[in-house]
Amino acid sequence: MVQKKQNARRGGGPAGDRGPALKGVRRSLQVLEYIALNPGRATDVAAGLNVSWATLHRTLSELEQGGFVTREADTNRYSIGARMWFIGTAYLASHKMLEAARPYLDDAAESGDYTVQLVERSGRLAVTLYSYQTAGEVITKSTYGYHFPLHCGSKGQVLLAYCEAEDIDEYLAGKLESLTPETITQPKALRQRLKEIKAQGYAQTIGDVQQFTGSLSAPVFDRAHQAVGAVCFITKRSALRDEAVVEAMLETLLRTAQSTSLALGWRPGG
Amino acid sequence: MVQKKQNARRGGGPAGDRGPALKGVRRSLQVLEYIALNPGRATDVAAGLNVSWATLHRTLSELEQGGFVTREADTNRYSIGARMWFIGTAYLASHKMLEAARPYLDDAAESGDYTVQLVERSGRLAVTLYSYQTAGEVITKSTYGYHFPLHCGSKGQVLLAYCEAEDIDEYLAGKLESLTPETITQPKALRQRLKEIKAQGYAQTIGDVQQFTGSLSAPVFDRAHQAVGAVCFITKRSALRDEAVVEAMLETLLRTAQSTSLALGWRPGG
DNA sequence: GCGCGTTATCCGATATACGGATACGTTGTT
DNA sequence: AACAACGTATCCGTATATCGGATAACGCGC
Repeated sequence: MVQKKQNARRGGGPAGDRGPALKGVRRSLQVLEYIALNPGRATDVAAGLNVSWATLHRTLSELEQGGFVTREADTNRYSIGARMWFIGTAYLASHKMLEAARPYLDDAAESGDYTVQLVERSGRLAVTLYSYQTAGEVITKSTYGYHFPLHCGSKGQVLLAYCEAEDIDEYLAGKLESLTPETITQPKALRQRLKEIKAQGYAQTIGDVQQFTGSLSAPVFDRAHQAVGAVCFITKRSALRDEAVVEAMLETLLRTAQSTSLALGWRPGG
Repeated sequence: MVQKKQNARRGGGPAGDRGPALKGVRRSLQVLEYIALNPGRATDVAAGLNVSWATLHRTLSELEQGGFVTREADTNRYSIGARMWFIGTAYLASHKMLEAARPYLDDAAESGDYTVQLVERSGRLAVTLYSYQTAGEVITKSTYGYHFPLHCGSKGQVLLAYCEAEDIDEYLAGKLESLTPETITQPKALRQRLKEIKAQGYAQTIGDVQQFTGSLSAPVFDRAHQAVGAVCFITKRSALRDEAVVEAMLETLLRTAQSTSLALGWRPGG
């Protein structure tokens, strides 16, 4: 009865791949993430993930039935569903950094005419945890749902600058797309910038995410002196030409970031 | 080797249950949702979902490895992970109602000292899509990550009031928990309220979500005259005692909601 | 009307996930 | 401190749920 069971570490290879896992689960979440990044037709997803059509169809049907993805009735295009938003928001409810930062972000938002964000790293992207948009001044793409690669914008660069060296290497080895003509995409130039950023303790970029905006960002540390996030101020490009404005923003920025770090248990010094 | 394969529509029963589905996928998402609602220890999740421990362990491990849930290192408590937030936010990026509402919400936020929200229904809950918090006036629990049952608060009640009759029946048949002593939990009383709300076109509640706050909400309609969401203003309980304040809020509220409806293609009448 | 691109469903074989049992680690209690 | 009790991790045979090729329906443009 008990045949060989060839499962255990298929002989030969140095056990590169750990045997089978929860395949369906993994795939379904890959599908979700793929759709989050590029909503579209079922076949495109199948192609993008190299999954047989039949399998993908089953997966999508299941996800749709649960309300995790939505299918536009007429065009058959899929996008993320409401239930996912519901689950995702739960992330914020138990987020220590956000909780620690909120009062300071509030203060900062009041003290100037710019968008205030708290961001953190997730994979190759900088994701926005919270965004205080000063009403009346709508800066597109600076809210939830828009996430940018780490090499773009001051927020991403700050997060990247304080990563482990090997993390940086790995990141720079990947594709560095450019969002505007001003995006830095040369690994070498980026390394230089990251070094500067770490030396001065904050980052400033202009027009490398959107042509008409610029931003300042500073890192937030936890008690283990790990950079766990960043505070970011975004404003119109023109505003950053005024030295005095920049200086005022910078002061508030650094104060905000440091207050948050302190609230997280970080203490100055080695 | 090939035994009968009794799978195909096991004879006898009138096919009450449609055969097996993507079991693992469904379970893993149930687990995610469960953790979103009550983050905690693994065994509790297993108990709450009636899943064998071994299975749950595998599921959680897989989810954790992918960054979909996080495990607090020391206490072994699970909560939703960053990657879920990332996926969830993609929901907003392609949300027509939100896009339509945003400018009007901005205006509304500027015109008064209260929190402005856009909410929609998801299952038995009212979920917040966007929240403009007037800085300096922190009203706890009025942001993302906190979602309330439909029978609590003006926003939920509005959403519920405009549901199909059978949806309301189904909802009221479920458990109606009470968040404060002032929460209405009697189905009969609720039906009465819903009727009133639909008659006057908006809802007001005080202290039924949090003792010290109150809110006003109005529905948003799409081109098919379906209520697809609601605009909600939240403020301190005391502020709502002033007739003039309420009247001003109400005017802004109704204007905001209607503008959004119009932007979605809704037209008066018919 | 015809053909292409996309979506939906079938079905048998087999790899995959299930869950009881067992072993390990950690926390709280007398 | 030592025990007890609970929570967590892992093993393994078996049944079964999942895979994917093939085929059928669909819709759209020409």
